Amino acid sequence: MRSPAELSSAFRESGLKVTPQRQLLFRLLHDNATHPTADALYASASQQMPGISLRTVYQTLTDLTSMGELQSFDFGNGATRFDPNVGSHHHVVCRSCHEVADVYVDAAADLDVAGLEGFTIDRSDIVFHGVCARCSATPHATTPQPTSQTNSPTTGDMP
Amino acid sequence: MRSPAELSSAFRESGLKVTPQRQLLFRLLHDNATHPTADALYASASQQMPGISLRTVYQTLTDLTSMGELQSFDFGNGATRFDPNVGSHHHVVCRSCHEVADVYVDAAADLDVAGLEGFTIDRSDIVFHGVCARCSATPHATTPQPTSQTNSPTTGDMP
DNA sequence: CACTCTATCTGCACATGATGCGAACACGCA
DNA sequence: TGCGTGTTCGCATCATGTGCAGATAGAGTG
Ligand SMILES: [Mn+2]
Ligand SMILES: [Mn+2]
Ligand SMILES: [Zn+2]
Ligand SMILES: [Zn+2]
Repeated sequence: MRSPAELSSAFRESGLKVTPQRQLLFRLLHDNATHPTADALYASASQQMPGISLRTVYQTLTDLTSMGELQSFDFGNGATRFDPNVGSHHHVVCRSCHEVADVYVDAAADLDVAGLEGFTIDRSDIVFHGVCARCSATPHATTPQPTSQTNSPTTGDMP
Repeated sequence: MRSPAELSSAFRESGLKVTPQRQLLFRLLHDNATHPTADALYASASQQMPGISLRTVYQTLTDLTSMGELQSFDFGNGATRFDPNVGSHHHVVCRSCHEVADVYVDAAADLDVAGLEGFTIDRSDIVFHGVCARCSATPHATTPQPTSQTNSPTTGDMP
């Protein structure tokens, strides 16, 4: 998604208003690679703006998504994840702490696919499920951290 | 998943009981390629067995899944989908009627992937999103049908 | 067949994520 | 400063699932 300043201009030019709540969410989402849930954003926002409504967070996320500034994903862990990275990419999800990281897949266009007869495809998502480095070390890790990229390139096989 | 007869034997041999409710669900799920939701199964089951509880349907689905007889998928349409096809395969989902069809992808193991550093992968799911043949013809189709495979091989590009 | 031990079924409460609604509020502009 | 419409917020409501406990009924045993 675009920068907070760019979004503010775009909003005003579209007749939409630039409220403090929206500006805060613009900042919280910009360059945010954690794929946060609405609730996580609400928690962060509440620290800087006590009294902000969860309803407003949902509303703003829905608006930004329909404007194409955000992507939303459901990885089956209960809550929708929002992603300011609207470029084409894929994801890996930790089965233990539910951390989500971006994955870039090359040459995916060459896949030999059977079963799409009759369908007009406009989007393809690949989701890798596994265990992150931190959870591998600490079997019972729970709290996901903002970001962290570690070593040990364990590229699992692709069924 | 295995046939109703095989499942009945397996259940009894494991000390589990073979109830009419379970037998009905065995039949409803066997060779079922529609990727039904718990609610859809409950609707079907209720016709043949009025009074069956939705709770029992959920319970049985959970049991069969943890026994490896079913796979469950969440395509982000609100309800979990259950799949008696436990072999390795992928899916295409209609954005309009939410119909789900199986997709078989070859050579997926050769993908050039960046971003999995630190993760130990044990499963990879590819989901194609698009519009099915029926919804392409009837712009406002709603009710998904059991199965149907049509022509016009529109293999969309893979981002 | 009758008995007994348990697994199972069912109804209801509860949890969670998300949306619908309307009155109070405030951004943006004259 | 005042106005009008878009926003915010709180609360009700919906949807999918799960926890719980008493009633029910498989399936061996005598
Ligand atoms: Mn991403
Ligand atoms: Mn399938
Ligand atoms: Zn983890
Ligand atoms: Zn369709």
